[in-house]
Amino acid sequence: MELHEPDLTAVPVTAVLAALADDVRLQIVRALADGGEAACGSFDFGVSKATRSHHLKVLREAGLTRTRAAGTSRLVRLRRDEVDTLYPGLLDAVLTSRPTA
Amino acid sequence: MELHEPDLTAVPVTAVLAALADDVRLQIVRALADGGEAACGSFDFGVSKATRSHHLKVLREAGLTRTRAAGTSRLVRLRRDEVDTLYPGLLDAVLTSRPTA
DNA sequence: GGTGTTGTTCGATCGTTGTCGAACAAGGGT
DNA sequence: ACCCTTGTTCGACAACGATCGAACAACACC
Repeated sequence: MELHEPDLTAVPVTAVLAALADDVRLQIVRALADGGEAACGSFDFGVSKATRSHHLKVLREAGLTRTRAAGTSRLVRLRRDEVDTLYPGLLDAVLTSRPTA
Repeated sequence: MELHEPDLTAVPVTAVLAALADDVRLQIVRALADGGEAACGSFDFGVSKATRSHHLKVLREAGLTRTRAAGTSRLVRLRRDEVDTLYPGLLDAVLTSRPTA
């Protein structure tokens, strides 16, 4: 399986913002904010696994996450350093905002 | 005319991000980044005035801009301080990104 | 009052996207 | 080999949103 993980600089800002402008995806990003890895299945936010897979794809193709295979699972992690370098303050601003605002 | 300018804290983060996740609106925000006021008509980015009015409404209702009447015109300005207080780094991150990325 | 300028609103269209179930693929375990 | 778990992909559907032209409203100015 080809994992499409673009260079962040190649992703339009609007695409990055659009990727973050969704409740489910924001919850995923929040869950990854500690820098750790998590399996796709660990993000159970009341959506089907098809939908979850879709959201993870959006985040990945926006250059926000990296994914690696581990057995039958896939481990996802936030590309925190790269995002912070290109958009300093963006993740902090989004992550420190109270959930379900 | 009732101008709907919500308290920023009452706007979901996703709505703020969604408001910024559009090329036309991002151009508007960039044009207002210097802190000045501008008439709606000054944002001529190749869209009709109906579309422009729609985008300004989205920005206003996301709590990102304020609008005041001035004759037949309406002057728009960015709510920079408030946004920076609630989402420090967000506007900077977005505004310093190279346009047409 | 009439005309022109500036914006907003309405209705319609059309592409995008969030959502699901079902089918499929790849591994691990017994 | 078989099955179960984990994800992805494929249609389909519904909701949303960007866009436009046209109609309307508010104001200024002559």
